[in-house]
Amino acid sequence: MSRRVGRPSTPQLDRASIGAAALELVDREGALSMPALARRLGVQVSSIYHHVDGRAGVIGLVRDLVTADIDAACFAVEPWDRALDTWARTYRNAFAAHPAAVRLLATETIGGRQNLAMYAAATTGLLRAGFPVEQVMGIVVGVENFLLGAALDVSAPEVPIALDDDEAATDDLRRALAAAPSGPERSLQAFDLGLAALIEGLRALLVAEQQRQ
Amino acid sequence: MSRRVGRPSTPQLDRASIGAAALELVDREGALSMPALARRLGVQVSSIYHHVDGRAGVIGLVRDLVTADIDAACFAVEPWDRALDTWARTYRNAFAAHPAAVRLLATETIGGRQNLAMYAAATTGLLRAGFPVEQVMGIVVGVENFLLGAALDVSAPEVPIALDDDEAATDDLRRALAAAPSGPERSLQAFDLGLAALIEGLRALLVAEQQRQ
DNA sequence: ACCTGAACACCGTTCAAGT
DNA sequence: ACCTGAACACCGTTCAAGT
Repeated sequence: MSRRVGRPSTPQLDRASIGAAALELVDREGALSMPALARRLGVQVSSIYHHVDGRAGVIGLVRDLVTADIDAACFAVEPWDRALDTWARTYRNAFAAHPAAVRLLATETIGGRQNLAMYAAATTGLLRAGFPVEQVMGIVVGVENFLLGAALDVSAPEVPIALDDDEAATDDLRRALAAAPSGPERSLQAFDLGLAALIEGLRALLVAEQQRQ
Repeated sequence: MSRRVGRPSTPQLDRASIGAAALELVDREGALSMPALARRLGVQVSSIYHHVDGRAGVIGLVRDLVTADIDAACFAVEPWDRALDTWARTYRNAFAAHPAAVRLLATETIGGRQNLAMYAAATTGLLRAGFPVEQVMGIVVGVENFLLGAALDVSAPEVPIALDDDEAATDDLRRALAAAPSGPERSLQAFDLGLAALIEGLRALLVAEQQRQ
């Protein structure tokens, strides 16, 4: 029974298994740490550094896994407003499937160049629809701002309807809270309403733009 | 020169100075740690725990400071769409003034009961405008989702226009990036476009609702 | 190339001791 | 009540040593 040391004959680690283990860890524990990840992989912490650029690299792998199911290709085959809707819903679903991962990714998800393919697809779709070139990026990022906020909202704590002793709770707020859906429906309603309003507003913007010409 | 130990005759710390020092620290260093905060306050780390419930408590103080300038009272004096606009802009400005703090607060800002007064004001305004009770909370949260995403976007890295060697960068994307504003204007454009679309979409929703009656 | 184990500098929190 | 200083269990990263 000699201690295993030195390079193994067959590699024990690769980026795919590190990413998968990290996502499982985040889903299960709600947090990511290198020691916990190494434990789950049956390996020393320092081994991970041979395959990935530290914790940030691991988070990158998690991001790729979580965002893999986002459908932006729809912009090539659907009219822009329907494409925006399916893009948005797959975006939300992707993050809603991994609520804890959202917090890990939120602060570095938007605007990174990792989603170039997504931006490219959306850009093409909106340009073809007739939106002005100088506004297309703004529209895409503006919508994504909403999507990221909605993704964070999925795992937000529910506001209790009973706000008995709180001064700030007006009757109007109490009524609105009582009438609002609860559970998973709460964040879904906010998402649906916001998305519908955004698309409707963009439709109006497009009409106004086309009449100017 | 005896070592200062034991309770001081006059307290050296209070919640207000802790919060102010924490926000300064975040603004200057981009991160918050208890040791750095203690150093800045000229005090031992453990002293902070006598006034605040740990790191989470410090973050709460930072949140209160950052969000203090958000104007939700406008809902009481302006028509709903103008109120939504000023609420949104003061919201964005509040976070834009402390870009690093956004990352610290993003994962626990929305839906918390700390902003009850804000929710109350918005709720009253939207109810009076004629939005249906069961949708008012959803609308407020939906808009706030966008606002938080936009706040995160303020400090997002700029996508470089030069994407020479990248396969995913289509010509359409290159054109859109080249035509889009850069610098601080980039995130502001995304905010303006998204907010205008949201408000316009909600206007349409309200009209449809009023015609149903 | 790839894994180990030790080392380093950090972190948040607790708590007895002091006034 | 309020501050100290030490202690604890954690964390991310580096690096020489081994095959």
